[in-house]
Amino acid sequence: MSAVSLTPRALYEEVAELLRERIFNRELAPGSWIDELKLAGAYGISRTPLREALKVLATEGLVTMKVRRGAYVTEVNEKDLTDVYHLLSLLESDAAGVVAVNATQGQIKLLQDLHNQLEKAVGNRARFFQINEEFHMRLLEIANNRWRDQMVGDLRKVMKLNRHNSLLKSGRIDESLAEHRAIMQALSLGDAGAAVQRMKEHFANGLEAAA
Amino acid sequence: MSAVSLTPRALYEEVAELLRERIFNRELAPGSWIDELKLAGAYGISRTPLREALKVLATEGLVTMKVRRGAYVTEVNEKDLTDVYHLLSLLESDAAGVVAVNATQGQIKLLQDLHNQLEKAVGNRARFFQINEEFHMRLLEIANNRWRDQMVGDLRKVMKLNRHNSLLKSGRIDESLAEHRAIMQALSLGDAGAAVQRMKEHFANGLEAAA
DNA sequence: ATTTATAATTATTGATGCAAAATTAAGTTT
DNA sequence: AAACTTAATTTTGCATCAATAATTATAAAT
Repeated sequence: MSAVSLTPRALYEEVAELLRERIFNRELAPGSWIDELKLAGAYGISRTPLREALKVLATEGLVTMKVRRGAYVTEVNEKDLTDVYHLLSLLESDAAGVVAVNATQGQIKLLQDLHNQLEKAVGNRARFFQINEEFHMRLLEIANNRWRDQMVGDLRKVMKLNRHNSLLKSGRIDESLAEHRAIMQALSLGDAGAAVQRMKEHFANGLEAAA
Repeated sequence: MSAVSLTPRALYEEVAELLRERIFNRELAPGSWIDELKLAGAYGISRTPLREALKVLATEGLVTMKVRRGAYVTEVNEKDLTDVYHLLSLLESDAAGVVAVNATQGQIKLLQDLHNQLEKAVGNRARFFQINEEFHMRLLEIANNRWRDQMVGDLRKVMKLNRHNSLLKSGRIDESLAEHRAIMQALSLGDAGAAVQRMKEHFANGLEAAA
C-alpha cells in the first residue's frame, strides 16, 4: 500500500471513522476508557488529531468526555435505545409524509424500483438488509432536509452501539417486506397521513422485535 | 478578577460557548472565515483548544469546516430555517404528546404554574420571552428523552443564526399566549393527540410570523 | 496588455513537549 | 489491621513547533 495519500479528508475525520468501526465492532466496549496514547501509537499518529476525532464522536453521542479523565465509550441502556428508536420513528415517518406530498413522479419511481429489488431479495438476507438501508436513505434524501439527515445519521450510529444490531431483525424479513409494501403504496398514492402511519408501524414492529 | 480558575469544564468548552455568543451576536458573520490565529490571540490561548471548540461547533452545525481552508460560520438560508423549524415543531409537539400521557400530577402542576406566570407576564416582553423559553425547556425535561433534548438544543442554536431571532415574535404575544393556554389544557386533560396538535399549531403560527 | 509560471507569504494540519491534575502505590501512624 | 498521608506514576490538557498546502504577488513571455 502506498504511503502517499492525497488526504481526501482531514486525518481527524479518518480517525473518527476508524474509531466508529471499532466501537461498533465492540473492540472498544461500551463504558470502557479510551487510551489516547495507546491508540495514537497503534495508528502511528499523534494525539492531536485523535483527540479532535474523539470530540467529534462525543458530539455524535458515541463517546462521553469526562473532565480530566478522558473519553469513554458511551453506554446505552434499554431506555436509551427506546428513546433513540422513538426519535428515529418520528423523524423517518415524518419524512415519509413529506415524500408522499412533495416527491416527483421520477422520485417515486426510483423508490418503487428499489422496493421491487427488495421484493426479489427476500432469499438473500445481506442483500435485503442492504437494499432496505438504501431505501430508507433514499427516502430521507428525497424528503430533502439536511438537518434531519444529520440527526437520523447520528441516531442510527447510536443504535449501532447496541449488541443486537436491531434496525432490522432477521426473523422479520417477511413482515418487514409487507410493511414496506404498504409504505410504498401510500407513497405512490401521495397519501401523506397513511405514509406516516405505515412508517410508524414499520418502526413499532421493528422495536418490538428488537426488545 | 482572580486568574485562578478551578476549570469546572475544559477550556475548549468555554471557548465553544464564547464563540457561540459571538456567532449569535453576528460579530462573526455567517459565511465569514474564522481567523484562528487572531481569535487565539484575542482570547490569550493557544490554537489547540480553539480548534477543538470549532470542531464541536461544526458538529452542532454552527460552523462549517472546509479541508485545508479552515472554519467558516455556517450560512443558513430561508430553506434551512424552514427545515429546522419543521423539525423543532415535530420534536416538541411529539414531546407534548409524551408529556400528556406520562406526566405525573406534580409535573403538570409545575407546568401549570409556569403557564400562570406567563399569563401574568404579558406586559413584560423580556419576562414573557424568558418564561416561554422555560416552559418549553421544562416540557422537554418532563418528556425525558436526553437524545431529543440534545437535538432540540442544537436546532435552537441554528435558529439563532437567523437575523430575526424568530422563536417568538414580539407582535404575537397575545396569540402565543392563547396557543399556550390551549396546549396547557390538552396537557391537563392528558389528551396526547390534542397536545401534539396544539403544539404544532403553535409552531406553525410562529414560523408564519417569522417568515 | 494579458496570461502563465514561479516565488514568497500565509494558514491549516499534524507532531512534540511540558505542566497540572488525578490515580495508584507505598509507608507511617493510630 | 485499617485508615490517613505522602510520594510516584500515569494521563489529561494546553502550548509550541514544524511541515504541507494554498493563496497571493511578482515577474517573464507571448
